[in-house]
Amino acid sequence: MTPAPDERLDATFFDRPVVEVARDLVGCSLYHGGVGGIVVETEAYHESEPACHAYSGPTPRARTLFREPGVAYVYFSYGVHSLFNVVCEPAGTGAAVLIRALEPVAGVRTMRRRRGRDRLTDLCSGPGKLTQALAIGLTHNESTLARGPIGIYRAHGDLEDRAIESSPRVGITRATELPWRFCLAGNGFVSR
DNA sequence: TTCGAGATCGGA
DNA sequence: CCGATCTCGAAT
Repeated sequence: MTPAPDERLDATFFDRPVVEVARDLVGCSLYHGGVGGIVVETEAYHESEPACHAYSGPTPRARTLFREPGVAYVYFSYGVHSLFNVVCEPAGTGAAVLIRALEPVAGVRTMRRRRGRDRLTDLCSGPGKLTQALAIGLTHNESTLARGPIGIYRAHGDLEDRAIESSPRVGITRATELPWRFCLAGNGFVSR
């Protein structure tokens, strides 16, 4: 079951500093239709640092990043995987949170079918895996999370600060010193 | 980033 | 021996 509509995050949530949003998204839920789970790993990207696609300005590829907060940014990586991000900060500023892993909650059979594997920890434990499990693709680029087919839903209770760990981002070659990756501590569904 | 193939490791 | 773990290349 998809969470209640009034729990859906809108532009207000995303119109804040991207690092703050990345931390606060841990514990929220990402759904596409009846399929989704709890966000357990995120990374922040900002136009001011060279690991961000927006670093070189609004090029054709990065154009979406400069749109209004709460818009989906989906791009194709390694010619194989779609990676799902949420645009943050005011329109005109290039910033986004990459969703890197989910703990599967709903539609697990569907996820297993789409992924072609059984183990729960293999379904959404990486940015390319979760888009496959949730059937998120390039067609969802620029969709509006507040009302489009893909939605993010508010976390239930407050998470203790210490339950969220920050560390350097993975899979990048520049600005590797920034601790802009956020994980739910001790959760077994984060990427490797 | 992800996957599978092939190599290697290590317990029994 | 068998599974678990690693390393490497390929997919655009």
